[in-house]
Amino acid sequence: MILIDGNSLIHRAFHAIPTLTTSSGQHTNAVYGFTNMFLRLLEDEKPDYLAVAFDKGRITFRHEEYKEYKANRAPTPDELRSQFPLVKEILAAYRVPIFELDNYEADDLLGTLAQKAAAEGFSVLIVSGDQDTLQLISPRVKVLYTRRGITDLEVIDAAGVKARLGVEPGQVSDYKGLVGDKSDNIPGVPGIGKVTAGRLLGEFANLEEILSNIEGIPQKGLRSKLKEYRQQARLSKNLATIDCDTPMAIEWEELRLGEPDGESLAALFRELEFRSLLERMAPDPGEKPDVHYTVIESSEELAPLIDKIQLGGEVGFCLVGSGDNPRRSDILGGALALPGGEIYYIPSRLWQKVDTAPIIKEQMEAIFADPALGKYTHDAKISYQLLHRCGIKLSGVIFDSLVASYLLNPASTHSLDQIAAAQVQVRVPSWEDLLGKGSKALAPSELTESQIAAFAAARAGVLLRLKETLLAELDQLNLIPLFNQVELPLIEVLAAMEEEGIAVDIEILKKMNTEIGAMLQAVEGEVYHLAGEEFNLNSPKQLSVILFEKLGLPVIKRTKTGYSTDAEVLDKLAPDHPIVKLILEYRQLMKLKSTYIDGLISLVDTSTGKIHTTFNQTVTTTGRLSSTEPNLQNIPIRLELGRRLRRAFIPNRPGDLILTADYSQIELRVLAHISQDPNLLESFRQGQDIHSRTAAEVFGVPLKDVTREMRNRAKAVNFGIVYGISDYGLSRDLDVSRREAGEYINNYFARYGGVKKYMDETIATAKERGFVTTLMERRRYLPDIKSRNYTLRSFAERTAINTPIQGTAADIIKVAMVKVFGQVKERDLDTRLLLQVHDELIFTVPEGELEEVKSLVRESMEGAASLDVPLRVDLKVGESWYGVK
DNA sequence: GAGGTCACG
DNA sequence: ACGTACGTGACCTCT
Repeated sequence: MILIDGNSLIHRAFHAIPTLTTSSGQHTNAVYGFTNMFLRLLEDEKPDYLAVAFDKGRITFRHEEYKEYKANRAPTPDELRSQFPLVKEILAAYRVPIFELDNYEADDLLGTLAQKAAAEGFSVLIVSGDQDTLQLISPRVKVLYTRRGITDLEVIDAAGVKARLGVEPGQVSDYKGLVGDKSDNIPGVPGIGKVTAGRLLGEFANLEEILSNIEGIPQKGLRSKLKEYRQQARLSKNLATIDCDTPMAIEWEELRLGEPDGESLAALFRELEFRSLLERMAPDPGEKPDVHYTVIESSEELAPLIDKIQLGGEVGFCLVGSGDNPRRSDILGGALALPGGEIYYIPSRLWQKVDTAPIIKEQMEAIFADPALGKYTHDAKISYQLLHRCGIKLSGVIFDSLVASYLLNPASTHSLDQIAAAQVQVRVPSWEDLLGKGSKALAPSELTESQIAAFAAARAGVLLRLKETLLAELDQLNLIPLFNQVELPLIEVLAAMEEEGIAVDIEILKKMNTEIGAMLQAVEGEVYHLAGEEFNLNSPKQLSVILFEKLGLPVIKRTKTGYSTDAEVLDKLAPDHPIVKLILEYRQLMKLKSTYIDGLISLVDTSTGKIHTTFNQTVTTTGRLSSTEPNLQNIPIRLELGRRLRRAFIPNRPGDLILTADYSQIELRVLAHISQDPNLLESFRQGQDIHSRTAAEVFGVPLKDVTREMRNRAKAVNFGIVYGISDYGLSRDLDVSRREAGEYINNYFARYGGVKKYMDETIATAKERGFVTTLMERRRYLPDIKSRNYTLRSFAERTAINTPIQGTAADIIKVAMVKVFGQVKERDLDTRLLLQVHDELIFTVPEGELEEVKSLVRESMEGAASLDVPLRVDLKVGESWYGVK
């Protein structure tokens, strides 16, 4: 039988495990530590019976005797207090009885239980980090003592007590009577420590024996101390004595360990975001249950299956492509999971026939192209593209577990195996399980058919349950409209944009490469000449040696590992040595060459002459998209040399033009809307130049007297506001003193009180609720917002301010994309949406469609949300992305 | 794989 | 005294 001192263990866990919170900010380190420890006890000790005792309240019968008992204890911090009920819920889910009783401490309950259990013949192990419990040790009772943390454990028996305290278990309370206990505020006898107490209790059986033989004690000092503190010693002993006669009814059978309540436990672990524990609950990877599926061999077998699917009205599916780019991959196999639970597998040979056998294509279309047949999958964008490649249009996608999971918590990753383990405790194979990882990873085409079938079947099989739980959670967070009306329709838009790609004039890139290559060589040579030696200019470490050691330039800033040589530092060093400017120039040229010229050239699809980026819908924490391979959202524009790259991005067809449509000041307009600041609202309603207006307000001059310099500074202030301004950040950006930056901020807030109020209120509600939201209820959790670590907390506060602004702008442009895409399709235009760059959409437009498309795009974008200020879009047209005006 | 740097909104 | 602007991705070096 294991008897656990709940309070002791929870405290241990709290101090041993570093801060751990759920995404909503609930502290969980103590619960986590306790639960792990509990599970280890079950595994290591395999008890038949188990109970946990808790203190109840702070006041016990001991306080009647001595009101200072434990008076030195600091109050339980809130972070810990809130975890007690959670531990109790977990114990309830394990169906473990909890004992607690008014006026008694956990020790007393443990003592009573242990003594009675021993009398019944149980062999008892008490788990505690409280020294007092050592007095409970007997031939049948041992203590599992937590030495340090929660993993360093020691079983203590009578010999162990003797070794540790120098007394028998039965003398522990007498020992405490003499020595006292600082942690419980038990005084004992001043001047008596471990050694003296051990000697006295070696000679005498207990405290009373000692006290009645005081005169026989040879040391005079000790004798007088014992006389003087006789009563205090008795009191101390009483306080330290565990009451093994607590009034409590015990039914041993209730302590018998049974099966836990799996569902409650899983629900709790989910709520607490204990992913590892949830996964531990799911069967071991080795014992992944075999998913049963039926292989469809022919068109004849497909026919009745289609009838069945149509009857059910919906189906989950998982396609496996031959490589990692779905736009260049063939379908190697696909599993279909019916609502009834049956799973069917359509092998590669059938997919290959889609091109040649019209009947099979029709059958596939009956499933995938029917908008009335609801389909769900994980990462639908890939499926759109895989199916498009074999000429099948995907339609009727009603759910995507990847995107759903992202909306629930944009801060985490969302592989299907992770989601399945966390949401429904089902193990499904991951891509890594299937292919291996690192350099040894296989391509899907190297696998056997049955490997692919088992993989796809298992993944398809879990989708229905995921759809149900994820939709329920989305509903709870009011995310259904965002999911159904924006994110889900956006998947198809992104799939189409990626497939369309953007045409590139590779000759322009090559020409630039030659020019920049020559400039680079020249600059490089000059740098080596000025440095007096050759070195690797791309190595900040080697560059540091040259700049700061050889040339003796002052160190402006340090990095984690050495001296910083970034552009900000080099700008400051530029007047000190001619080499610095050249290094800056080198860096600029090198960046252009490696990332934007060589990098882009290598990613041009040689068959089409286009670049096809990948838009990721589920990585950013704010709701923005991101773009990879290549990232087309960071093509240079600020410096002319880099900007020229945009000349290489040209319309997709001869006779087309590039149209760009960017939202004007969307983030500040969003801020005006959500803060309802009168000044900001007025500026936008009157169509003023927002930075000039801000300059007029901040510098207290009439609008007409705002200088260029004032406007530039105000512009920086406006950016800062959106980022969650700090005087430090602004001072660095403007290169003015912190004090001056601070004054700008104060002036700003004096004139824009609504913005200040928004910031304060946003931070306050974020602290209260643990998250912030956007216009469309997109949510971001901020677990650090209550941190006592200044840096972490400040960061969370700035995030709390920035995310609703950046995220709402992201919501709006996503709505616009869906609208524009729908309009282009409805009007059967040849215009194509090519790129999105956060507040900007880029199209290829046939000249003849230009006027129609311009107004269509403007209306869709400006009407994507109705804010309390107008949304404005600037349209530009040109022969290339560079030439738009 | 981490760290530094730099391109974009 | 602390140590910071918000959100990304790619390339290079170094370990």
